Amino acid sequence: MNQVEEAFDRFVRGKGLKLTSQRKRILKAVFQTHRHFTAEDLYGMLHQDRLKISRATIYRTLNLLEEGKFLESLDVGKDSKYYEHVMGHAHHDHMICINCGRLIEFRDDNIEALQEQASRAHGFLVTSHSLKLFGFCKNCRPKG
Amino acid sequence: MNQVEEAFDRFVRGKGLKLTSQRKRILKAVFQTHRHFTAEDLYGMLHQDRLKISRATIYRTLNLLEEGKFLESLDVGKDSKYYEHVMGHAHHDHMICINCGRLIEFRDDNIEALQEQASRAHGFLVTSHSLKLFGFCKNCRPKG
DNA sequence: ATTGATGCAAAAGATTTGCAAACTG
DNA sequence: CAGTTTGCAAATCTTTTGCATCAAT
Repeated sequence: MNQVEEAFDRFVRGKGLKLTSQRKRILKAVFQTHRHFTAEDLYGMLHQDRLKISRATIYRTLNLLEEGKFLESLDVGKDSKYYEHVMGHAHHDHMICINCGRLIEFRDDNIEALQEQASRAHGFLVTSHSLKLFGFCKNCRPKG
Repeated sequence: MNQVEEAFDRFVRGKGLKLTSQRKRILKAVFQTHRHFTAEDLYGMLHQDRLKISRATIYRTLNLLEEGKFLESLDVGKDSKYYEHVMGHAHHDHMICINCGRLIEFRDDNIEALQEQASRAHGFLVTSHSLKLFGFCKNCRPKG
């Protein structure tokens, strides 16, 4: 059992919940993928592996994983939420190509520091943040 | 007719569309409010003024207003979208209190500049962005 | 007169929920 | 065995859409 699985085990038990086979399978699938995915994507991935898990369980588990900070959700302007696993990964922000949908991850410590500073000026205590840059990626930008 | 109404008139006609009474009323309501609102809020506001406009028309007009950059939509993590009018207002970002839901607007030119810089480094051309800081506002933050 | 817009109700898409049956600790 | 969780289907919520009628140019 790896680090993430151990942490999940502790998290689940700590809440007085049970570690079911569905939860284990969902956790594994989520951390196996290195892409951003929707609940429906996950449903598809699991069923491709011949694992029949209901959408209800997927949604419930996704919420659980988000609550435990194993996952983070990301709104890219489309109808449904995108998820990405965060455990063991450094925080980052996103550039989102409005033409092809490509997601680019980036990180800038100076921006992070300035956010903190702006918050303090308003007496605000930041617990998390989301920065999204919308535009055209290298491949889609107008040439010239 | 004020500036915004004129601009809307030009925008609508420019697209070969018609300036209906519903569109005028919605525009007025949207710019009268200085709060963030959902489609449903707007529906309620209009009906309080005894103006019966269908939800379908509200949604259609909200999309039109967003397309014309009269409005901007904001996802605060809840189910439905929040809107705010932008015409004649400077760009700003938001702090969102996860306890009371309060929205605080702020602006930091240094952050904006760093975003541009980060984008260039990735060959990305930014057309718009969204920065949200989640946390506790002055009234809700744990004292100590 | 034309062409676009409205309102209604139905449809759609994502997510949640009630409940009986199945599983975990 | 008690208490959770699952799967199903039905329900919910927000937003979109088809269509007949109505209004703007």
